[in-house]
Parts: sequence; structure tokens; C-alpha cells
Amino acid sequence: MKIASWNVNSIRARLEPVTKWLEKSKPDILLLQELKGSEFPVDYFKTLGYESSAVTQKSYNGVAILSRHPIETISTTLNGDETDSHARFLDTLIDGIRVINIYLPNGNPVGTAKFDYKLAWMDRLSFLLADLIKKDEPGLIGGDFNVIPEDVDCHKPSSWVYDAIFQPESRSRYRAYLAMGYTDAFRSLHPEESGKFTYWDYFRKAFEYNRGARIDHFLLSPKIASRLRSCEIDTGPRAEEKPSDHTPIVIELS
DNA sequence: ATGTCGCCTCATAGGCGA
Repeated sequence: MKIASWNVNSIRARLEPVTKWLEKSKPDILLLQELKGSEFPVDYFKTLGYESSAVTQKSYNGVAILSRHPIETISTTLNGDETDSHARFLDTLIDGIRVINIYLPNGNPVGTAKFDYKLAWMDRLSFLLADLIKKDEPGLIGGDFNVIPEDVDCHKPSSWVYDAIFQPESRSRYRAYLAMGYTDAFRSLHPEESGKFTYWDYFRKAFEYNRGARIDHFLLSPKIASRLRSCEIDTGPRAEEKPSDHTPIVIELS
């Protein structure tokens, strides 16, 4: 079972790259973030052989799951704040696995309500994660976490010190997820590797110089972690014309 | 501070979010 996650920075602008990548990589499941529009092309992906479930919003955010297997949508909102209307969360059941797609708030600039929202969102997510552990469910949470877990997960820590994705408050919450028993799929299989990123700025030839950050992750619940066979970052799409600023991360489960 | 995208509109330029 091959499962991938990709922040596409507008599904409309990225329809060709996504199609090309699906046909080449043939994942069973693809988690998409930053759809950036009210419409999701359900029928189009159906012609490519993928079922879909999407949570959309005008202009901003938006998450979707494509799957070759039937999708049971469990929830389109993250518990804990009735006033939160952002399209950032999609909880599903596919082939007996809880598949949760998140677009965690960026949180910049630090010191504003946006950063408070990010931290509150991370706290709300922790309750769901604790629940999955308690019920001993096979599940995974994938997506754009907007968190650089460790210094090795960016090209140069000093250039991120004022960024919300690098703040101690963001990173300690991410580490608390791991302390609960979740496995960071990429890091567990590549414990020492540096310079492996999923996101690079559009500016200043960041990709060419590999000045990026590892902020797109798969967290595996204890019940499913032993099934992890591989986790790789596919930098191919980032090198193409008109790319997203993120590139796909791919896991394989036995 | 800056750079570059993609979105939207009090729309073909500028603001917002990333």
C-alpha cells in the first residue's frame, strides 16, 4: 500500500503536475493540501481511477484525499473550536486504516493571533491523536504540518529562528505527538540523513541550492508503525516547470 | 527588508497568505 502527501499550492494551477505524478507513481492514496479554491475536480480524478473526498474553501486552505479504494469520510472538521471555519482537516477510513489529512496552520507572523491559532490547533489535534492511541487504532496522520521538527530538518536554523514553523512552542507540540507513541515515518527510516526537505521557497533559487525545510510528515500510530516499509521524498515534481513550492512525500506499508 | 507564487477584487494593480 503506497500512500503519499503533497501540498500542491492550488489544485487548479497544479492539475497537470498532479496528473503526471499520479500516472508515474501510482499511489493507492494521495493526500492533498492547499487546494486554494471552492471547486474540487471530483469527476476528473474519477476518470483517472481515483475516488475523492475534499474539504474546500474559497481562496485559501483546502484538503482532499484521492484513493483507489473506497473512502468513508468520518469528519471534515477538527474538534475543539466550533468557530473554526478553515478547511484544514479531513478524517477518513480507507481499507481499515484511519487516514487523516491535515493542513496545519502556518502561524506567521509570530506574536499575532495567527500564531495563537496555530498552537491552539496543535493542541486540538493532540486530543484526537491521544484518542487514536487509546483505542489502539491503525491510523496515520499525513500532510503539511508546518513544523520543522529538529535543526537537521532545515538547511540553516539561523534563517528560521523568527518563523512560526521553527518556534519552540510549535516544535515541542510536534515532539509531544512523538512522545505519545507516534512514529515520524521519514525520520524513523532515515535517522541520520540531513538535507532532506519537502518544501523550498520560490525565492532566490532556494530549490537549486537545496535551502529548504522538512515540514510535510507522516505520523503513524503504534498499531500500524510495524507495517512501514519505506518513506521517501520525491523531489522530481519540485524541479519541473511551474511547480508547487512543496514536493510529495511517499510511504509504503506492508 | 527582500525575494516569488496564486488567489481574489471596490479587477488588468494591489493586497493577502504563504
